[in-house]
Amino acid sequence: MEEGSTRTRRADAERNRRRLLDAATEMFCERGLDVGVAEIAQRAGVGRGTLFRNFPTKEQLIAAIVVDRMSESVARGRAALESSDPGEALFWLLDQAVGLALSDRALFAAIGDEYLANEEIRTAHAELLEMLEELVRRAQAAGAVRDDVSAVDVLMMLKGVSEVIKSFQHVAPDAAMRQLDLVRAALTPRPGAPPLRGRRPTVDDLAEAGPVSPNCRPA
Amino acid sequence: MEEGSTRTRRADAERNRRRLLDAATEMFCERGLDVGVAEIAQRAGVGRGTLFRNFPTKEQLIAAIVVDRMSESVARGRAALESSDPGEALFWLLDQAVGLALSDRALFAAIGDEYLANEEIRTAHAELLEMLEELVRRAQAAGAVRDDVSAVDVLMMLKGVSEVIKSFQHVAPDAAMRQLDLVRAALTPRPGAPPLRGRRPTVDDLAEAGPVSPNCRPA
DNA sequence: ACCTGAACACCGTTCAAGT
DNA sequence: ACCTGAACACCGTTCAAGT
Repeated sequence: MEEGSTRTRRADAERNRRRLLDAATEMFCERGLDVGVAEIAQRAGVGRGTLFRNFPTKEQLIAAIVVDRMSESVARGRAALESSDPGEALFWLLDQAVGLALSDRALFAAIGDEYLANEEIRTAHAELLEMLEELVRRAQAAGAVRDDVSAVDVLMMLKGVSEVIKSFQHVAPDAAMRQLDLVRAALTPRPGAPPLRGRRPTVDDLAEAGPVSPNCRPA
Repeated sequence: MEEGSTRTRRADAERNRRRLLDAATEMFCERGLDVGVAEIAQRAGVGRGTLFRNFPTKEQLIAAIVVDRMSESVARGRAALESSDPGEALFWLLDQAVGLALSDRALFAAIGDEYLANEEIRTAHAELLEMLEELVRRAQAAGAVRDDVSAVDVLMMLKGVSEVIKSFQHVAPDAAMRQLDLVRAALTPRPGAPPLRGRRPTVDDLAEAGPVSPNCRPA
């Protein structure tokens, strides 16, 4: 019965973990990222210590939620890969992603900045990029997207729009739609347009992420 | 001599204020926004209490610095208004602004989100928008920018790029240049292109800012 | 094994006491 | 008038004691 008892134990622990994730997701959404861990633990019906047993740090609790959300996006994107119109598929995904950012504002606030240093988030990020790369490649083959952009360029535009609509909540979602239209205009091939400057950023460029250090303007 | 003595007092206080701002700017740049107020006060050579006499809150200290930076941008933009090529003037300003965001990352992190609720920042923001509006109008009159975008649309794109390069530090500044090229492509008029959806966001739409509340996805 | 909550460390903010 | 630093409140994190 040793295995059985272990499984029972695990079930308890697993249930606590889920409860914590659910409580945290809900409270972060309702009141932003600075709700206290004490309150989260209380809402989940466990002690503070249990929270820190599952997520050694508040940041890692947030990361776990963000990873969940990103996985959903990747799944949606993989589905879009089946589409017969790759251009529309790409722009549809961008719409979806921005919609997600609109509805989970607090969480997306966390993705930026230092959180990229987080191991789990980086893994999820890599998966997302891989999918996006394929989607962009097909859209380019179909002539719906200019050839000189890379998936990283597209991801940056997407993230830019996602971030900015957080700060312009009062004009969104109308403005978000317009920003997406502008992204589309930027990505649409145009004969005779000047090519993008610089080197196409690749996935590998991102791999060497590491924590971002603040910096100063030169004196 | 009462006035004289008051002025002497004020000079002391003013000097302390400047020292605090300088110390804070430097330390935020070097080590990010979470340096402690105690350390800032120490570096400025004053007591903690003096810091809070000048800036009732750490947030307001940050806001004061941000306002300084925004004023610089506005000044630059006003200068650009004199240019004989309004289109180039606009794109030049966007380049400058993104460069600023690149070199003062920590500070721009603060501009977003809740900080828009800050009174001083909103005033500076309004000035910036007024200037940008004039710049966009002239660029449109010169045929360098599509007619269906508003200054708010442009500001949002600018802010989007500024935000996103913070998170992609390792591919910047090359990627930043490319993002600016894409913004330019999006703004350049193109015959036969579909117009932007929705209503053109105006300055007044932003006026009713207020603190942003976090929100949830519908169940 | 896993859980709990008292205790700790840290940091923004206040305020009584100085000059 | 302005400054100072001890004291307070708050919150993330740890850990000895329970089951």
